[in-house]
Amino acid sequence: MESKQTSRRATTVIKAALRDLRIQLALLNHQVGGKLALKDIDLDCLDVLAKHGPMTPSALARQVGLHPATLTGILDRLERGGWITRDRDPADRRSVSIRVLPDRNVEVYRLYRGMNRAMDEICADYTAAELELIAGFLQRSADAGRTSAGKLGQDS
Amino acid sequence: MESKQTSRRATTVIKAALRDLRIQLALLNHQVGGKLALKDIDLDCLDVLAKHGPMTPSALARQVGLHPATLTGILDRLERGGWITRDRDPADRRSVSIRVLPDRNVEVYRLYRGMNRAMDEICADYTAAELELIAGFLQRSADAGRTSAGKLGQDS
DNA sequence: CCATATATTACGATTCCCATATTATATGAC
DNA sequence: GTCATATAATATGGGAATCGTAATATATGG
Repeated sequence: MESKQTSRRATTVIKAALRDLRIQLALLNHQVGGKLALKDIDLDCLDVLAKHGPMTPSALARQVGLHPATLTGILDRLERGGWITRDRDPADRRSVSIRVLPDRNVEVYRLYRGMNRAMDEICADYTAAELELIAGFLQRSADAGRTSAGKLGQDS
Repeated sequence: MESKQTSRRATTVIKAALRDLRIQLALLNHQVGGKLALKDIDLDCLDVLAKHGPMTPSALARQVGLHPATLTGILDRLERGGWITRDRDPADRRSVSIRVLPDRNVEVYRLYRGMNRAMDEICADYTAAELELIAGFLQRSADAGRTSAGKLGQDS
């Protein structure tokens, strides 16, 4: 029974690969942002908004771990660039709903096209069952990241 | 033969999970940095240095997609905080070697401990063969990210 | 030895981030 | 209904970060 040791080794490799992946995706994000005159955090916000749908500045600030006042500046920048709109909620006129505008987002998509195709090629080498296994692993990892980040963000 | 369609669906899920994972890892990084009075990019630099070993400012600037002058400010900050040292290369006295100091890096490790354990738990649910499959996928994805980012960074 | 190239850093202008204060609106007690 | 309090977002100002350009130090080739 040496698969125990194999598992341990593979787990170590996975963690290292995950660290590398984080860096590479962050760098890719940075390069994409550079082409669009956007800061890294701007694209993060757009990504969260795209995934989550319209949300308020406070909620978004919590999601990305920033001070609300900081987000005001970011939203000003995104609004000026035509990336988002800010609409007051009629039900609670203190509240604002941030919505992503579709037009400019095709530019982001185009810049990510290279990575998108590379991922298609990688995935083509796996069976459907394997892909589902990987998908599950990635979702669980993302959730683990969410939980860990949440705990750290709690105090302060 | 409907596994074709299953594959297509799983690939889409993988891409979405990867986007989510990127955001969560970026946020985790941000929270860790907050505890240590470090900027996001500072931890990125430390990570690259830890992985790659000692390197010059120019090389590191290329790795993280920053202007060399920007890196000077980052290195000043890291040096002031006792995270790194800068040593002149005796062979080429224009060149500088950046080295990570081990002492403070245990603090980073401690802050990542929660995520580390969560990953152990996740990995415990897979066989050795499955873990190796996942490890390979992650490495290939990281490489794809590196290639894509490199292409975007080329022009400009 | 000199001209050119390279590695890093200094400097200055612009922009960003965030703590605090401010404005507008909602909610609950009475 | 009125007032006190709480909440959402933003304005403001100070300190810090980023980056283009210039400066400094060193290397290399003729």
